[in-house]
Formats: sequence, structure tokens, C-alpha cells
Amino acid sequence: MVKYEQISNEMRKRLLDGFYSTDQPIPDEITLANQFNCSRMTMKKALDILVLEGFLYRKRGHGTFIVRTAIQTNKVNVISKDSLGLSHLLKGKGKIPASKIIKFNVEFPTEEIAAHLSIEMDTPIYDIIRLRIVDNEPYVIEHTYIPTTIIQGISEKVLSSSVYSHIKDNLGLTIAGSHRKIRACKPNELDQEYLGCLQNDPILEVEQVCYLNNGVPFEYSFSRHRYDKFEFTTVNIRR
Amino acid sequence: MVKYEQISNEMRKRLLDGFYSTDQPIPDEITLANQFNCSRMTMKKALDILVLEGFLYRKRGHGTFIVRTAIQTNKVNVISKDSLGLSHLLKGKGKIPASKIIKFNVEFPTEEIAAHLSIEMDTPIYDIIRLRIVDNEPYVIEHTYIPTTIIQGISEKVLSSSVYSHIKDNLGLTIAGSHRKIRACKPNELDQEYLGCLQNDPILEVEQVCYLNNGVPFEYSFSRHRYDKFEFTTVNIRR
DNA sequence: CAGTGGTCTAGACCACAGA
DNA sequence: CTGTGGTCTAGACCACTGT
Repeated sequence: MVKYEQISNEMRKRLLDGFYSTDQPIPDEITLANQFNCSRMTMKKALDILVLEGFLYRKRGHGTFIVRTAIQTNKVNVISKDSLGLSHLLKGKGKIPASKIIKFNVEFPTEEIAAHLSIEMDTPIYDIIRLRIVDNEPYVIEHTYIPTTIIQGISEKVLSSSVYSHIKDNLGLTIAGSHRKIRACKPNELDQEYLGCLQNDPILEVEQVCYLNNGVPFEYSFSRHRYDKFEFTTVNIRR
Repeated sequence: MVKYEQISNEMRKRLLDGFYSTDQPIPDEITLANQFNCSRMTMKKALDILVLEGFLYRKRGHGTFIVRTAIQTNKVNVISKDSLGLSHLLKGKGKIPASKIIKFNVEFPTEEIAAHLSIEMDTPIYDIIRLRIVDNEPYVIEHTYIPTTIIQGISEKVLSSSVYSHIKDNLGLTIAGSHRKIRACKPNELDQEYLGCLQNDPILEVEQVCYLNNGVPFEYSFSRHRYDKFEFTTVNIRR
């Protein structure tokens, strides 16, 4: 681990331990740099991380202060919790999702799907529908489109665990992030059949395009959730 | 404007203008630093911004490359568009929202509201319900709670324009960000009356807590949208 | 090996706020 | 004025990659 990460971790620990009083600024950057035997630039980089995580805020000409609410509540690392897959989301809660594969085909994309994945219409895609089940209760229907040219080797085994682990560990690719649209809509027949929802129970739909490190989109998906079992949480930080 | 921002802007312009070929890496950091008459650290900081914005990606030992999809589509600055208020959201589209104030009181908070705002139950709050109207069509009902101790001077005039401008420009406070929960739910009487939705039209609800720079929450709100007129968009970047 | 980005340093000057 | 954080520099060494 690099130096600024070590220092950042130590400082985060100190903040949570109450090492510094919240009534006054923490020591200035030069003092801290001396204490940690590093340059001021490195100290600043370490503190930058804690500012981004919401533990500290700076006032030019004043000093660096502790965000009280951040160390009182235990909402630690909310930011880094932002994840893509369901498997990863639920792991922290000691729950493991099961998957029922409703559809698993290779097909040609529609115009809309091709556009979202930046591929031609003659490029075959995996066309996948899965029902994800948690604690023996239906949780979400995921409709997923993945170009076969970009992600190879998807099997039923991969689908029943995590596609993202396959991409990361087996294929050695790096996921950069995703764009999402969240909307409310009315349930269709598939929702009513598999999620067991009534005709006027709303559905929360998350449309997502996932990108690799090099900007290539590799997945286009729709996740349809029961309105009483899911809400979407985001953290928005102004720059 | 500081140097690294100037350089970053110039480089963004070059990328969008097709100044560099997408088939090969852009010039290395030392070469660029010489061209821009700056140090390598400053050049790196300028490029960091473009990497965060999704225009560039780096490969250690290889070079810095252009994300093709980012300069093809015109989804520029998606990241920095993330905003809080409706006024700001619509300005870019040349639309100006009108507001109808349904409720504007000062009251004591419920236990739940006090908890979200980290205040005592004897601290008075503004209790506001507004209907926002765009193009003469009802758009969203916003239910807002703001501690009177933190944000002073809210008037009907402020409510009919932008609360956030008031906080920033009149009070000189800095907004740090917000936490949001997004869910689908069934419409209540208020929704049906003011949004004109039917009994089994879903509602998209956004629950939001906004924080100041120093970590103090200053606003707790619920925005209830017609399902056919709004979707929530987010950009998720992995670190 | 050479070329790239990643980190780190010691020091400098600037912008801002309060005394 | 002093003290704070914000920026910038010139140079150094390291880690990773393909030749």
C-alpha cells in the first residue's frame, strides 16, 4: 500500500476513535506532515481522501475540521459501497441470492439495444432473463444484454453466481462504472408471474449501461423490483 | 482560474475537436507538460480531471488513451450536471418552473424528521409543500422540511424561485451534497388532486437529505413525481 | 532494456480569513 | 500581520509493460 493510503487510514481511525476534538480544527497540514514523516503534498493527498469520504471539511484560511455527523453515525464508507451486482450488494448482509434462469439465449440485438451497447445489429448478444431470489422470496427480475464479442464464456454456472466476478477474475477486465436511469412503471405479465405482484402494484425499474475501463459498454440491463422490497440509495457529492 | 483547470479545459476541447487520433495514446505527460509550460504534476492534475470525467483512461506502462464513446456521443459533462434543485435542472433546457405553494408553515418536527435533520423536537422547522409546474403541466409535489435555526429568511418569494440560490448567495453557505433514496409507491390523495394521476398510476418518490459543507443537514424532503414525466439519472464511477 | 504512468519530496508563492 | 489551505515547480525513484 502506498504512503498516502496508509496515512489516510491512520487518520480515519483516529477520527473514529475520537483522537481529535471536534470543537477545533485538526492540526495543520505541515504539523501533520512532520508527525507522519512525509511531505505536505502527501499529507494533503491523504486528507483529500477523507474530505471526499465526508469525514473532514476545509476552510481556507481557517483550518481542517471534523464532520461531526460522519463520525457519530456509523455510515462509514457509504461512498465506496456503490456497487453493480446483486451478489456483492447482499454479501454484507450475510444473505446469498439464488438465481432462476428464465431465458438464456444468443440472439441479434434490436436497434435500441445495439445503440446502447455501441455495436452493429449483426453482432450477436447474450439475451438473459434471471429471477433473483433472496430468503426464498422473489426479489427482482433482471433482463440483461451482453455482446458476445466483448464478454466470452458466459455459462449457466456463471449466471447463477456473479457475472461481474467472471469479468473481473476470469477475463481480467476492469469495470469503470455505469449510467443508470431509475423510473416507476406498471407491472407487466412477467412481473406478475414471477415477482408475484398485483396488477396495480408499482414496479421500480433500473436501466443500466456498464462500461469497461476503456469506455466500451459491455452490459445493458433492466432490473425490475417489487416496490415494497427495494429502494435505490445514492450519495451525491458536489465538486 | 487556476492553471490545471485551464489546461484541462484546453485538453477537453482538443479531444472533442479530434485534435488527437483515437488509435494511439495521446502524448506522454512530460511532453504535454513541456507544451503547456507546466510541471508534470500540474499536467497530471489536469489529466486527472479528464479521466474522472470519462474522456481519458490510463494504462500503466502504456500511456493515456481516449475513451471513444465519450467523444462520439455528446453526453458531455454528465457527471457535473448532478444537481439538487429543480430550477437548476431545467435551466439547461430553456424551461423555467413555476411554483404553487400548497403549504408554508413553521412547526415542530415529528420524531422522524428531527432524526433526519439531527435536531431536537423543540427546534422549529419550515414545513413546505410546493407543486412545481413546467410548461403549464403539473410536474412534481415537493414536501420540504428545513430547520429555522440553520436557514433563515425563507419567504414566499424565495420559495417561488430557488431555495438553493438563497442558501448559497444570500446566506453564503456551501452545500456539500446529499443522500437520496428512490422508490416506487402508490399515489395518495394529494398526488391525485395536484398531479392529476389515476388511482393505479405509480409515483416515483425521491427522499433526500441535503448537507452543508460542515456536515450539518439542512433539508429533508420528499419529491413525488408522475411516473410518465420523470426518471432519475445517475452516473456511477468506480474508484 | 526503454518508455510509460504513480508516487513522493522540499520548497516556493498565492488567496483567504481573523486579530 | 500571522496562519491556514491551494497551487505549482523541478526533480527523484518506483512499478508496470512490451521489446
